[in-house]
Amino acid sequence: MTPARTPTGTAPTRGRRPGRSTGDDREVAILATAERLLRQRPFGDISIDDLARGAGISRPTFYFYFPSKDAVLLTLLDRVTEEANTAAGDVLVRLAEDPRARWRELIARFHATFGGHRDVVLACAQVRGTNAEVRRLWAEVLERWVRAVEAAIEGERARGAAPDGLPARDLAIALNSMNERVWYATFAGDGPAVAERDVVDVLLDVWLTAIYRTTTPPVSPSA
Amino acid sequence: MTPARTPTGTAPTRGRRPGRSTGDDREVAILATAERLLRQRPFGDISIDDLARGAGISRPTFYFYFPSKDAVLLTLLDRVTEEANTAAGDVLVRLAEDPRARWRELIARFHATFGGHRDVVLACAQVRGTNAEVRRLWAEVLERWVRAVEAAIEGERARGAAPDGLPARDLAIALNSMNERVWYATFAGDGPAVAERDVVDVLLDVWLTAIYRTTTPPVSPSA
DNA sequence: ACGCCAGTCAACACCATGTCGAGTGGAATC
DNA sequence: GATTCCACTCGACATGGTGTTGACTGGCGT
Repeated sequence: MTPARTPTGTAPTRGRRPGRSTGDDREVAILATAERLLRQRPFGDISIDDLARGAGISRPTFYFYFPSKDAVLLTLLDRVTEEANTAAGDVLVRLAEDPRARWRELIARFHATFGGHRDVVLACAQVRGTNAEVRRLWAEVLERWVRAVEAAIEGERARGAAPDGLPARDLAIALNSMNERVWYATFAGDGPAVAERDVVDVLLDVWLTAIYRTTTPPVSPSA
Repeated sequence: MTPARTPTGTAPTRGRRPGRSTGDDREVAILATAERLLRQRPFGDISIDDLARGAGISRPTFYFYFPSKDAVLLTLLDRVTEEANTAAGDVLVRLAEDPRARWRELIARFHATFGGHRDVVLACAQVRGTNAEVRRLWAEVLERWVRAVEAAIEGERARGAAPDGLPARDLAIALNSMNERVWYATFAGDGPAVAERDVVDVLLDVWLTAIYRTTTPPVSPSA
């Protein structure tokens, strides 16, 4: 049903149809409007007309820049996940130096990134249920992190710092899932939630005990 | 904006306006239709007209029985959470007998209940983003379980089976959150997920290590 | 001086939700 | 056995959001 997007050979920019030109600022105006409105009310309560008017254009013109409301959110999400990936950096490759500190750094950086864009993250969590595209992108992103953590766990087991146990992938999925849900509750503030001040340490504790069976994993090889 | 519901003093039955009579079967027909359709397509793709026609009534008549589409789902959710609470039973009070077995029983029972109604659970997860009522009910239910787990953890610490550590409530929140998200992924099958066959044992492992620092907690008091 | 095309929008078609008001039929009451 | 009442029903309408169409504009290259 959806017409084939990105007709010419440009990268899938998600937003605007290919060949750019003057109206570049309109596109950023829409994105900025979306971020601003998301700070005020939930995504579902924002209409395309709101976004268009906020960017100083009419509703039909909006469709010139984005194929749908969800596409705007998707673009926003892209930015956030990219920022998160950058923030995470190569922390996991230097795990052996000081496992506890490194894991904490990883979790804290994600926390900072998501916390800094909580409105976007929350909105994505909300539409994930209804939008297959968001679901797909998020799944991709998660998969990447799961793989990184899986590899790190296997590394720690190989150097004798962590005991064998669950398949590393399953453990990585469970821990990443926990973080996602706990952050969601903390940022959204609905239902039982960990206080924002404590959330990093709470998550860290569960990660360490699940991976190492202790909250003070060994720094140097021990096996 | 929403008019005060349940005008006369009946319990908040969520569905039908008070004073029941013949049309009782229509109400169950709507609920049955909802469950049937949820097995075929996502909640968002089911219109009120679909529910009405499925139950053999017209759309306006639907509103005689339920104030909205979401209210139908809410009724379905009520049933499931009630079933889950029953299934959980008093497992946690007999923890000391055999902690590992009891915790596993708890997780396995929830798994069975949710798995048996995965369509309803999935639908709820999807509308939680957009419907405050569902969010509230789910928060309530979660809070109840969090409290139960929190108390159990404190009990295990008191009898010397579990070491001190994170505030019991924070730990309970994190673990319950993890379960919710992991089950969601497993049942929905989107994104990285633990195989359904393994999910109970994976979750159990993280619970035990987080609570006891070991997967084989002591049966009798040890302190 | 002209054609092209990125950019723009009024007007329209569509669909789902929710409401209103006019029914209808069976049980209780007179 | 007529009458009233009310649970229950639905046709028709109002509303509000989405997505599309087709015509228009203005700058830029030829």
